[in-house]
Amino acid sequence: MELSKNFTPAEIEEKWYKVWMKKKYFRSTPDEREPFTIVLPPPNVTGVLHMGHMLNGTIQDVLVRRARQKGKNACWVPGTDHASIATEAKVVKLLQEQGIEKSKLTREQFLEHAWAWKEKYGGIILDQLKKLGCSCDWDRTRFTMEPDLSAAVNKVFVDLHKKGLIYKGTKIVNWDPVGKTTLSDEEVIHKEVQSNLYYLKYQFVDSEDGITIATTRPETIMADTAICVHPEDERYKHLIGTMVKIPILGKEIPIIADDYIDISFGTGCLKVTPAHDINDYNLGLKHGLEIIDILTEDGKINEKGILYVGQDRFQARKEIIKDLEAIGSLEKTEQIQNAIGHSERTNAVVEPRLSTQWFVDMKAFMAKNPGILEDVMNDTIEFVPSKFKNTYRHWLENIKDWNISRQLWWGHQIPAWYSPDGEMFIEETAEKAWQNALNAGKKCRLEEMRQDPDVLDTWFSSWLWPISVFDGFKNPNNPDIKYYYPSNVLVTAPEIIFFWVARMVMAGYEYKQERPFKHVYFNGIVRDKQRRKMSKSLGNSPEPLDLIAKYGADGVRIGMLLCSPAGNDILFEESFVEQGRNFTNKIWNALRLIKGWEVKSGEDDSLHNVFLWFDSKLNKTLVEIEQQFEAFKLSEALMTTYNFIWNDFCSWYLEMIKPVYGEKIHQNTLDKTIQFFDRLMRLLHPFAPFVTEEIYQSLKDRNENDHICISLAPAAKAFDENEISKGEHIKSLISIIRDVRNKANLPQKHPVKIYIETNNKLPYLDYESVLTKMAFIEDIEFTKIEINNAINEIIGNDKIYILTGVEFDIEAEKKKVSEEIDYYTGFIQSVEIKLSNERFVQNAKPEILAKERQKLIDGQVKLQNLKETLEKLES
RNA sequence: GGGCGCAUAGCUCAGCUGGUUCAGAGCACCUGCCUUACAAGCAGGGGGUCCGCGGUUCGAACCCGUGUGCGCCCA
Repeated sequence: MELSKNFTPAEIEEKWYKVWMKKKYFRSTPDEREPFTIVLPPPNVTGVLHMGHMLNGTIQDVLVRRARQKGKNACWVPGTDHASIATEAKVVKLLQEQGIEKSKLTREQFLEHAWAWKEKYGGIILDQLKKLGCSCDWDRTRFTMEPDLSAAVNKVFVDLHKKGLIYKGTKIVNWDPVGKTTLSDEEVIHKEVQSNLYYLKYQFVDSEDGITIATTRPETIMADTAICVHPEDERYKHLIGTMVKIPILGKEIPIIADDYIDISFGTGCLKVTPAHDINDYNLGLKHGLEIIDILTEDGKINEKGILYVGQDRFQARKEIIKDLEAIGSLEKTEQIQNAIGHSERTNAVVEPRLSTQWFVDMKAFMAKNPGILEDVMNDTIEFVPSKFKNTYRHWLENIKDWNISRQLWWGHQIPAWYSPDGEMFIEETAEKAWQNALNAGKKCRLEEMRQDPDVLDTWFSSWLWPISVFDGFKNPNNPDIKYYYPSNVLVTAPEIIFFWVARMVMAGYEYKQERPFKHVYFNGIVRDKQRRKMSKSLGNSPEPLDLIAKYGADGVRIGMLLCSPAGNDILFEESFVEQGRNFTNKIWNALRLIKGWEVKSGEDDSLHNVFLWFDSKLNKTLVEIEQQFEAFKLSEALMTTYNFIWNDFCSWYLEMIKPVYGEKIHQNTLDKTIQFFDRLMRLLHPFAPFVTEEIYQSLKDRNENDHICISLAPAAKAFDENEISKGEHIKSLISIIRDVRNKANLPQKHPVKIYIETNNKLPYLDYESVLTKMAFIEDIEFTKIEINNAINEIIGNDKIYILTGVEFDIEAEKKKVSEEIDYYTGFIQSVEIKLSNERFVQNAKPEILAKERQKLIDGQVKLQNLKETLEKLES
């Protein structure tokens, strides 16, 4: 078989993914094994794969594949969420491009377009996850708006309403004038921006004088219903209760007092606009002020504004400033930094707006389910890394009611129906609501019942996801939910902690009386070198599928994971995935080496110790990696694996056993090597599924149902620490000899002679043939005396004399030895100081003390040796 | 304004409850090599006041206080 010089991932990735799918290796159904469950945080149905999804998907796949290889019944449930605002905005835009206005369509017509859009584009992101190698159980793919999941939403809404946890109320909410809908607090992104602070003079009713207020929103003065000052503010105390005129408009409003006012901000006078600011609204309520809403749903001045009617709020701001300046009301303009809320989905500046909406009473919800907070704090639900516990707690302790209604069509329409006379009936279906209406004495037909036009927040369905994907609402005792719930780990970005993590926990406790997952792994955010989040709109992100095409899915996975510890952002650059690609190529070439050997029967006794060393070190490393997995230190587990394969296996083991050119390899050596390689591939498989499968299949003939993705992870067997040290000792010697040549500018194969002064000849005898082969040593001898004109090296307690055969630079050698003497002299001194300190001897733990004493003895022996060497050199 | 977190090599990060010749890894960098597995590579090497200051301790990268600089969340 001829293998290409470089690994070419494209064709083998497609090939193996097809095989895995055909064999249904990712399919999971309940059985007697221990389950390992992950539900994919459902990506937005409008989404296409971005770098964040790649990292998130890689982590989940590593965990799932590892669990599968640990013999667990691994189940990764994929799906998408319907993303109310984002999808609706996309569909509206698409329709506009086709010359269709949403307002001209009925709800049903619009939804037809939306579903058509979803059918066409909604699965893209899931297909992209397949390219990354994700081993989801695709037969379980769910969508938040499919019938069963919609029924779950209705059931929960009705249930919470009956429990008194959902109510309808009128409040100031976050309004998105572009999406023309409300938003929850979590959907509002506060951004620091430069704003103008305008100082406006409001004239007193009965004099030419006036009072100056500072505002960033002059266009709302028509909605002012008071001016407010601090009751203790000496500047204005005497004015409380008097009237002023709104500039231009001329309407009279009172000056009121409240200690809410910050005396130091602006002029200490606040214009109060209860309809357009949450704080003003509260002031208005307290002081019984009129509420005048002068904005339309799309952010224009309405007829209640009287002036600038029909103008957009920002246009009106420009206009009114001109006019205020013209009449001398604008005293000055200052630049300030302030935080302005933007819609997460449309990026529109959010408008505080008084409106009637549906809310979840979060305080009551929390009071009912204290485990939501407690079980995270006591690690029943374990956060990785744990630092996010504080953020979680802070949010829950200051939680506000959750606005769940949206003025949109795409989504779950609120299951509230009104009889013709306006009475409300909340039921899971129209029929039930109608029945209730009839029972209540209403005389109407089913068609006359009118459903609430609003839909629910998308998160009102995705919080149910860990339960609903297993049909835990439809059929609470079905085998799936009993087997798979709670899931093992949720992998998500920290920015989703409130949307998803907290709310899934809430639903879990309310509806299953149990945590929805045991661990939450927070993956970092993928940023560019300037720390900006990578996004399509910024144009600072590589196209994920192009990266996969160029570097291979395995290369991308390795590259991203290597530098991404849990919770840390990753400052992405392409060289990361290049490193991953290089690694896959390295393994590929190890395969080429092995496949290229000609074999002869029998064993090579001289390699016996090499096998012992490698086997022991591998087993030791497996223990280490297992611990790293246990602690969710995935990037460290990968790094350990990477180093072991590249250094210990490729650079050392393979070089040790490699036959000299032209010679054949013993069957026994090849068999051992294939066994090791096989174990290593199974170890690496969760990180790099494709290349490991390819190599696994190439190493030996396998039957058609033997694939690495369902193989067991290599188990750590007992290992001999002594064999490891022997091997490591020999490695040090080889490196030292190479270095000697390097420093002397000698060719790498320049032969040398060595003399060894040691109390333990065993390692050298065991590895004699390896030593001669790898370090090109002509002759190895043991000695009890100092060797003249040799380069001196120390490894452990042994002295090595190296003869290169070229002229010996005695001065250089003297200098080197003197430097070492200096170092050890200082070292011994520091240990002596420590040991002569009575308090140290009294306080230190016995094992520490013993170690220090050993350090002293070892150091003294070395120093003595070095001194003898120097004397010899000088004589 | 309130809260949380971070600061270790040029970069990204390890460093468990203070204690080995403990300051470490990967990448980057430097030197020498196209040596029949791999130049997507091989061999070797240099590099750090562990952010500043003060304290606790026999002993501090690690604990405490404080200053500075960053980042995140919330209002």
